[in-house]
Amino acid sequence: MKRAANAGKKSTAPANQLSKKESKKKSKKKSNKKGDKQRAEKLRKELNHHNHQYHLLDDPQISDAQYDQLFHELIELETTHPELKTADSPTQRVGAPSLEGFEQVVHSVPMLSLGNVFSDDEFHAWHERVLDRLDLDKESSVTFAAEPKLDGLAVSLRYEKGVFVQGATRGDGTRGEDITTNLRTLAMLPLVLQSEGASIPDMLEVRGEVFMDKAAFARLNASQQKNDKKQFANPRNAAAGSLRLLDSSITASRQLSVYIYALSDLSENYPWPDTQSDALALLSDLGFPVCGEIASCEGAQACLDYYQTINSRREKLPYEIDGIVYKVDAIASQQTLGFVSRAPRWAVARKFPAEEAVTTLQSVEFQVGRTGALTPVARLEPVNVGGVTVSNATLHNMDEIERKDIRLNDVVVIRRAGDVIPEVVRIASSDESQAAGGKKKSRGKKIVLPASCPVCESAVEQLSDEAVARCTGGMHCLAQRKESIKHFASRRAMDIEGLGDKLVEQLIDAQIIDRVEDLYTLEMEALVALPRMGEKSAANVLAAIEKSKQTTFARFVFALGIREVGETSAASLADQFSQLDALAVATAEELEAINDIGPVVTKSVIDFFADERNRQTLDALVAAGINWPTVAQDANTQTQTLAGCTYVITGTLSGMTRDEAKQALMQRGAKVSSSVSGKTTALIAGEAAGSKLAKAEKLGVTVLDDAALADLLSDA
DNA sequence: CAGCCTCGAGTTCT
DNA sequence: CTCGAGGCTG
Repeated sequence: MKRAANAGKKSTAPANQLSKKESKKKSKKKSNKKGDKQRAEKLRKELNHHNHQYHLLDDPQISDAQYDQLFHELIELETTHPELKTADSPTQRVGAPSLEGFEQVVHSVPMLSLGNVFSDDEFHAWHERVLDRLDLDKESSVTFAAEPKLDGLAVSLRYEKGVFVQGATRGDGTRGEDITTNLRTLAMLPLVLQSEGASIPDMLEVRGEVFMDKAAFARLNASQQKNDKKQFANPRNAAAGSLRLLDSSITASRQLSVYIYALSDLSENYPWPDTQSDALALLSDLGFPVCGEIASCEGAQACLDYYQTINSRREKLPYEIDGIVYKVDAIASQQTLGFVSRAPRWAVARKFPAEEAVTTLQSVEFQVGRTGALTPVARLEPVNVGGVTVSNATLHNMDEIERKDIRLNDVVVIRRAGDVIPEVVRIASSDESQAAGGKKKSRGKKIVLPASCPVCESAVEQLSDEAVARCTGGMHCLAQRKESIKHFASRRAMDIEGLGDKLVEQLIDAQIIDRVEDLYTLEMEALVALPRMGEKSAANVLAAIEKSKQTTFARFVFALGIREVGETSAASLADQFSQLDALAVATAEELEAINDIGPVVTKSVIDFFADERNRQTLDALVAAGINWPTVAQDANTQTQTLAGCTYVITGTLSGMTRDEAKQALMQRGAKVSSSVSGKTTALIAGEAAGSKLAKAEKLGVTVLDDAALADLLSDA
């Protein structure tokens, strides 16, 4: 058989090298019988060959039992003669457990993320930008390599002289974790490369997606349930969990799959393929598993057609996918296009619409926020949407409920907006409702806005021109008091570490505190009396409260929770007045003169300081010793290199948090805003940038990555 | 006065 | 992240 002969020839060289090296090391010990060594080599060759036949070509030539017999013979040989073990041995697919976590690996070529498009229009916009940058007119037809975007984990695999030597997770794109041992257990992953046509490169690195197919996922969850273990929410989580196990024999039992989708690095003397399609053909020839759905699309329309085709077959595919990836096929064009931030300009992911689910609206509760806003929240029959169980969803306000005509006990369609926050989309059609097991029956009761606050029973008022209804109880309302204290302690306000939602609720319920100023007279004994609060945690909380006394005026103003005054307005106010006394007596004219402060905000500020109870709070806080530097530290002020620039920050930056980046930019005179518009100087996009990146690209706003940000900041 | 640019406020689950 | 609404600009 041609393939067998080939396979044997190709895999012999590296296998020999390794075993020679190993036997040299152990040469002091009793020498191996030559026969054992040859037998082990032969077994390895055969097993690797049969593996390939079975998993990749789907053409087994021996029975499973025969395979097992050969496999066990090899294990036995290797156990009695450990020096015969080689890295490419099939027995290493079930590797020895590594004890202490995973080593870090720096990727020789960074693992990038992908831009997303969510509609045909967005795809066309991306396509036009590609043509534009390639200096082609709008009618030109570019070839794209299209493939389903598997919902799994990206890995990087390195082969030296045809032998798999290292596999790593994506991590932050620059460095990942070494999961070589676990990857060896994947039956589809070739440990040794073989080829009919091409020669084997000295070194190559490929990228692929490790995933768990639907059947394996179902089996795994069934067995988890049987053994009273935790179920996995979705195949991706299951795959991720399985790859990060320290005991790779468990990984082996999880039946993970892998498809290779890109060539990322190649020894210098080896010719690079001209196109992505050629690269995949080469990889497939070398023995890598490649997804069978991959297609070549000429022009934009073919791409959209491919999307529809795959989408219609999505349910029937044996694995979960969350979209389609398009890559400009010609490598030369890819190089012309280059990268924005951490994503290639020459590739994009077309995401499927957010997954929807049908469930029943059991009841509606009205939550009371810090400002008294009553928000209707839907209590739902728990349902799995895109891998998480959702049981609550916001209904925003009464207008929303009426517009969607939602009533109690309705069967509703929900989805996770932006794949995060659950929302009720609409009432399910009768078809959808029946498919979900709902019975056809008369409509339930309408949802009505309560006349009084569900917490404090004060009157609820809704101004005719506003969407939100509010409890009028003010600080008499327990809910508003709780929320205002949570706000005061929150990270962006007074930043009292350890004083979270839970603790605030406990303190108020136990009537230990009532208003924010009471935090500063808290005593150890009172704290320790709370459940699950020892002396140690209590001391930590007290220390955090003490520490919070040293703050900035802007934080303090924000922490007060004045209606309409958020972080930005608080900073403007603090800037303008710098002293509490001055702010407290500010006139309407003075306030309105400040940028972005108009009549509405002005009224809120004046009302706040006019309130007798608020003045008491302020006095108490000052008396407790809350203080801030009175003069802005001019000494620290950087040169205003970025004056007049407006930046928006999104995604996860490496090396600094978004907050730190914001501070650094503002110190240099830049404005940092929260939404991208035509006026934005540049968007600073870290990892996993979402809709803002898409908007910036649409508006033609410059996109910078965190390396460019570092340049910006160093150019002082 | 309309339309754009921002900010504020509220929300879910791991 | 998204919606609603305040504030500014043309």
